[in-house]
Amino acid sequence: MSDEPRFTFGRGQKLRGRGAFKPVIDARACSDGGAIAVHGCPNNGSANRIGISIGRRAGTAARRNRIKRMIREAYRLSQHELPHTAPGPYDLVVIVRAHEPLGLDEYRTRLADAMRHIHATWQKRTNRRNATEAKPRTAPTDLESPPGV
RNA sequence: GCACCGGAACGGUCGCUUGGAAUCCACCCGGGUUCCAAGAGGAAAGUCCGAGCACGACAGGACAAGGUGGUGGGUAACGCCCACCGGCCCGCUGCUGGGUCAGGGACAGUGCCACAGAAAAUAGACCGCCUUGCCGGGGCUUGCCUCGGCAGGGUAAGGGUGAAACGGUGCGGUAAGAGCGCACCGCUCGAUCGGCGACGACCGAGGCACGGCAAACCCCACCUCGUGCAAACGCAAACAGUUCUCGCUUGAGACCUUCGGGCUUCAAGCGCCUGCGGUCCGCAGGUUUGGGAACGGGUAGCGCGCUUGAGCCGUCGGGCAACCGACGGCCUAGAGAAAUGGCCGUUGCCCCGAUGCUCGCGCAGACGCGCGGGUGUUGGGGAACAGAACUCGGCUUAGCGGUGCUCGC
RNA sequence: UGGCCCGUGGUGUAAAGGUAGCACAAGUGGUUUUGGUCCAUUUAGUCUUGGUUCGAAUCCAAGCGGGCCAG
Repeated sequence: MSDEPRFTFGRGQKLRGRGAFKPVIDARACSDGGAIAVHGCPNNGSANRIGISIGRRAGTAARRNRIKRMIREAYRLSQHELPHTAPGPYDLVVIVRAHEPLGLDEYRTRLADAMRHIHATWQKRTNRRNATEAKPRTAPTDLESPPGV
């Protein structure tokens, strides 16, 4: 941590396995950005993890590989600017729609916008849950006044 | 149109996967860091054929089902490749050259051939042509000619239909005709010669019989056991299954009894198990609606199969070629929500524009202008189709650039 | 990855190798004060490319597109 931040992208930062994608999508925190849509969900680990889901409608295998590598490169280069604190590091699932492949900078801005949106969503959710636990089943009315803000 | 070749290269930097080495953390499993090496294709694609490999089945044979189909060769094998033969098309004509063909059998049998047409398959006869008899009319040279009708016979030349009409053209022949006869061509059969063979050349005979469709059923010859690396094999959570086990002592009560005892409930103690706790002590709970152990099968998961192979490169030799042999050298991707990427620079390739030099042709004949080719400088642009998933040999499809030959404009 | 099936107007569906139909939809005209109903009429198709055949939606081959199953 004392060193300069490095831009690695190892196996621990990838979503792996058949069962890893479904809970993230079922968490229903999604930011739709046209060409790509990002689902997010806090995990209990120490760092953000990302998984890319790209269907056959996006093109042939070579084209799908190309888009996937661009998104991965965009995530790799901007991983330290993305939020990974507060409600926790996130598991991300990027859903790729059918589109013409974009440039690297375009993917970086879209990814950052989506991450900000998801981060805000989860901050709101955790604040609401803390409020309801603080005053159990007495006041469902004061949803818009969470304490501590 | 055919054949062949290429599918960018180098460097820097940030990353990914695999392998190796060093080092650090960790009881083990494993993980981190640094360095080094390697890292998509001609189609990796479609999954259309053929194999290897794995498992299951299988004495042998036959049937069924599917596939292939000129001949000879190549190959591990093929529906692939090479050479040749034959048919068709194109060009040329002094030679033959190029393209293309699922190219066995229609005397084994069954079936189909719409419409049109007289007739569509052991031929048959609508209009015709010719002829005989009878009846009627006309003509005149009075026994012939001609016209019409009815009945009978001979023909298949001509007509029109059709994709296709039972050899074609010509001459002879005939009442009219007809392979009825002859010549050439086609067809069938036979002999000889050449060729491993498909077949070809040539000679003779037959007077023509045998329409087309088998990518219609079918017959003949040959080939094929089925399933597929998510195969197969190893380790193995969870859930379910099977088996075993859950004790000892004392006291009290109920029941049975062959009076030896058996069975069960409650309470206490010892033992055992679980949790708290670093350990002992201790505390709490459990000790048959539950717990523990073992077993085989095996899911998730992990490993293996997994990359040395009918392999690649070079030289020499054999063969018309496909291909084969000998020798030498090389090791060259192994992922698993799935690794080969991003950025920068230089060079090479292609296109466009500007410009310099040079060559050829045309106009002009002094300069010059236009077109085409080669080469240099500079600016801008582009680079397709497409990503290994067990591995090979082919085919097909997608698609960029170049070279050579040929054809057309 | 492996296996199986199917492609006919815009939609749904027929058609033994011999003229591609039917219904709904769409367009135009008529009927009606207008709309609907009804009547008449028009447009539009065999997934693509080759081959067999006199002739192909049908038979054969290759490709393209879509769907289903195993895991």
